[in-house]
Amino acid sequence: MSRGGKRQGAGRPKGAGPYGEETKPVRIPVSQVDRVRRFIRNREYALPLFACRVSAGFPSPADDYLEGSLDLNEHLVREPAATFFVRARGDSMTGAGIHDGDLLIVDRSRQAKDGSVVIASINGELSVKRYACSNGQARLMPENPAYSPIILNEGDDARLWGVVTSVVHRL
Amino acid sequence: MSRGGKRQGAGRPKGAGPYGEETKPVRIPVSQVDRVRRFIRNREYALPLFACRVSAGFPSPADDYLEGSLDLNEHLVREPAATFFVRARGDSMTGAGIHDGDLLIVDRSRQAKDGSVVIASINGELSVKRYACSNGQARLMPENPAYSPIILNEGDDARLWGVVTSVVHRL
DNA sequence: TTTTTTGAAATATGTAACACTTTTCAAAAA
DNA sequence: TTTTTGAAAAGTGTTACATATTTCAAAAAA
Repeated sequence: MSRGGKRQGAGRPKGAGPYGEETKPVRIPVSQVDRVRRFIRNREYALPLFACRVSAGFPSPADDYLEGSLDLNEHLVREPAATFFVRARGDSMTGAGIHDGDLLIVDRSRQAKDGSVVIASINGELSVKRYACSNGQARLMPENPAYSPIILNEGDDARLWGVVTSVVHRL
Repeated sequence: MSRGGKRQGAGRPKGAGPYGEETKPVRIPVSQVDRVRRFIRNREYALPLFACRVSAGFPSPADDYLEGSLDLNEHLVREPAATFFVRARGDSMTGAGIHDGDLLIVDRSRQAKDGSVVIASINGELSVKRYACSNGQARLMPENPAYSPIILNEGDDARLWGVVTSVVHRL
């Protein structure tokens, strides 16, 4: 027996899927499918960034206080292929805002400038130093009085591995 | 004229695409297509994390020094739907590793515990404070001697907006 | 009349299929 | 021996389709 027939407003409404939006097929490398699905499904990583010191109520996404939306990966990693992470040990770089256990984001493609914080290997040991360059002389400055600056000469067993672009401190 | 015919080894080799891997179509919400394409194409955000203080040469992905790979979004944001960013202003929280201009990652779904760093609105002004809870009394402690602790009473114009889980300090 | 059941309608979704592009290499031509 | 050529094999974006899900008015039941 027939129930109904053509009628307006029947059927599943548009945008009733989990995304509330139309979808389209995109080719994804098989190994990345799960990560992309997580990225899409569970996660919305373009999160709101608010300007601080608001005087009125709490800023909501509809507010003018919204500075924009931010994706941490895109914000903090300019060259993914040349970027790696290391965890800092010790308190010798607190002057640069680096504390014990902090995660350092290191870009190997960036050129160290005077004042850059860099990852350097000195005598085979990796460490964080501030790079100083003046009077044609390059030095590695620990921000710890217990150590003295290291002057870089040709042939030294010292090498810069990358520039620290950001420090992530967990509370 | 015919050139060739069936022969082994002819044709484009498998895995010769930009991903070096097979792909398959996955449905993506139209508004996210571009972000996903960037995520897939240009970017590989699961970046290597190295253990510091290596004694030998520079750690490479093949090394034992590799602690694992890390995605900043997944690592730093547990509840994307409840997370937002604010930028810190002023130097009143350096004791907690928060410096002027730092990006704060705030989770609204997390319960403030004694010692948590929280975002609170006090008299309509948003600020960062350390939450203290003892003897059944809750207080907001600025890490700045110029301000005094705020004791939270019922009916106060003070509200906790979320717990600061991480601080991102750019160099 | 009111409530419950039902199935056609409309959309969502994963994937096969396609049209087209790109790459490769052995055979043909030079 | 070197260069040209085109069929073969695989990559890629999109359409198409089979199936699943959701909705609601009409039919049936109470």
